[in-house]
Amino acid sequence: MPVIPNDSILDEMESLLNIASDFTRLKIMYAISEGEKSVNEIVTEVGASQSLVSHQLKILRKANLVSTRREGTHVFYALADDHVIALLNVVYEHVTEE
Amino acid sequence: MPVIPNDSILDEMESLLNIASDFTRLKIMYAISEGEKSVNEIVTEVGASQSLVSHQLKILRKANLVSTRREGTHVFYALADDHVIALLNVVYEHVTEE
DNA sequence: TTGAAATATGAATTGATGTTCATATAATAA
DNA sequence: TTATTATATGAACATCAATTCATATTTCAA
Repeated sequence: MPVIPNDSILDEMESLLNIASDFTRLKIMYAISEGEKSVNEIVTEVGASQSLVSHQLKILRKANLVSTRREGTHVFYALADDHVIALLNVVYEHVTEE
Repeated sequence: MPVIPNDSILDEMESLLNIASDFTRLKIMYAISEGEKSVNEIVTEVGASQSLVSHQLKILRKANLVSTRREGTHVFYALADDHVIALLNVVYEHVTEE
């Protein structure tokens, strides 16, 4: 008996995994894993160009993986929910164990 | 204080997520999630071409996400360990909840 | 309103990858 | 050996996505 989820769920799973499977975006997610940060802070911590970070933040935003808050000229980003961290943890453990 | 893992770990995480983030490979992993199956059984259950399934199995093999056992003309594939299922579960729940 | 700082975006480029098609290899039976 | 079934593989194509560069937008202060 197949336990394969239906195609639309698999599509969503594929999308989420696709978004998570990028070096820069992984760094960004970790950078804000302990609390919100401004774009500039993220740029500094991640060590990528401002343009690249902004592009990738847009992708994370579109996927609802991060939330946004504007304060003057600064925009603060935070992880949308705990699922993201759970995902990062599972992957991290798979990679570091054994 | 940054908690970003070092680059080599992030590289491995990116690789694992990349491999998981494919429609066909997701289907294959689910198809063998309850026990080993031959390539033919996987082809039938996944509903993709034999060539495509074989190509994707090779990718899963190379990443050590599946194990292989030959029996005559048949080759049986199984998930390599429980981390894979844990990953699928986290992603599935993120997608289906709310 | 001019300027500066912070952030976002569009275009272009380059490299990676999923899929198909045709064919090759492996194993067994007749 | 020949035929048949099961599986693997190489080449070609077509699509997509990460990055860079240049520039636009937003916000506020002077």
